[in-house]
Amino acid sequence: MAEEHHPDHAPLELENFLPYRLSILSNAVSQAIADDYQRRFDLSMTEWRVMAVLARFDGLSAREVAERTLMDKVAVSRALSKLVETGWVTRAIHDGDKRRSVLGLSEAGWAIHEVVAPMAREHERNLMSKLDEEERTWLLRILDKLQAIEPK
Amino acid sequence: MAEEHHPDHAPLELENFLPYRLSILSNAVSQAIADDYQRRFDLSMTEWRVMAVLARFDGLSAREVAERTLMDKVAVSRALSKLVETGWVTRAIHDGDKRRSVLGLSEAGWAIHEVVAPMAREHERNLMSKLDEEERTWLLRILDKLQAIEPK
DNA sequence: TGCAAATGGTTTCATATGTAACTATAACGC
DNA sequence: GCGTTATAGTTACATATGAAACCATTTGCA
Repeated sequence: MAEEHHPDHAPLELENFLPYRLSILSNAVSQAIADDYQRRFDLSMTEWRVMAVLARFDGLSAREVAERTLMDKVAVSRALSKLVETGWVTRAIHDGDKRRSVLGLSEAGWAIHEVVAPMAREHERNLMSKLDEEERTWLLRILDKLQAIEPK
Repeated sequence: MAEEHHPDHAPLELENFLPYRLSILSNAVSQAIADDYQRRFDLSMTEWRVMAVLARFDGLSAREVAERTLMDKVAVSRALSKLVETGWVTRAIHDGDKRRSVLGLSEAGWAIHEVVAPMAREHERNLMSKLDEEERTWLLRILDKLQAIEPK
């Protein structure tokens, strides 16, 4: 019954259309951060996400990285081949299963992480600072609810 | 002073990192809708956005479409050339300025719009229905605040 | 065992996207 | 008027992305 003033056949107002708004906001935020580490380390967003996951979970396989980042395995494979080549990620073969790789950050990889993680957090803090405490709380709660559904 | 339990150098928890969460949510939502009209009309997201804007504002130029959709002019140009070819958008030349095009939906374009706009709204409603009234209000308010800043 | 099916990962190919260069026209300054 | 600069839009190129085919290995099971 909501939205009587928006008959279904009327032209869509993009700027009030929630999915569109989310998309614009999300792209602006992520891109701002990515531009930052891209410029400084020539690191793509997918590559950074792989590194972030490996910083938390050492020894994952590529498939597990894909699961945790919600990226597809091809993207992960490509990111890894670049990260291994630049020497930020180490890759060994699982003993007991020669298909599986065993991944981790190298020393150099950790050094990058030490710079990028705070930078990312700073962007996040900056974004959150536009909201007051009450809004922040609601936002997190709302995200929880929406995300509980969507990732079917 | 927030987030003391997240020292800056600690590994980033992607699943609690706001930009990442926004990105995942936004992609899931937009993709679900796009899959829908893509399958039925072989319409890409950029193409649909162009059509949605032309449904509201008849006679825009390509540049104006780009402004309103926040897409870059190349993307718009490509979308338009396909839409004009399929006959869903009409393109004339502005009299008085031969560089400028004058765009609008064709009959067939309107027919597509009549199907896709309600479908999009239905997805949006469905998403919003996961929230209660209070949460919906906060969400819109929060988006307003965040968007007032980001699109620098 | 041994062979079909499943799994981890990479490669290939087709498509999408962004940046820069380009074309045509219009606006501006003298 | 006329050369310079700006603007609308397209094209070209380089890179990113996704789907499907592929290879190697492992698992399931007769």
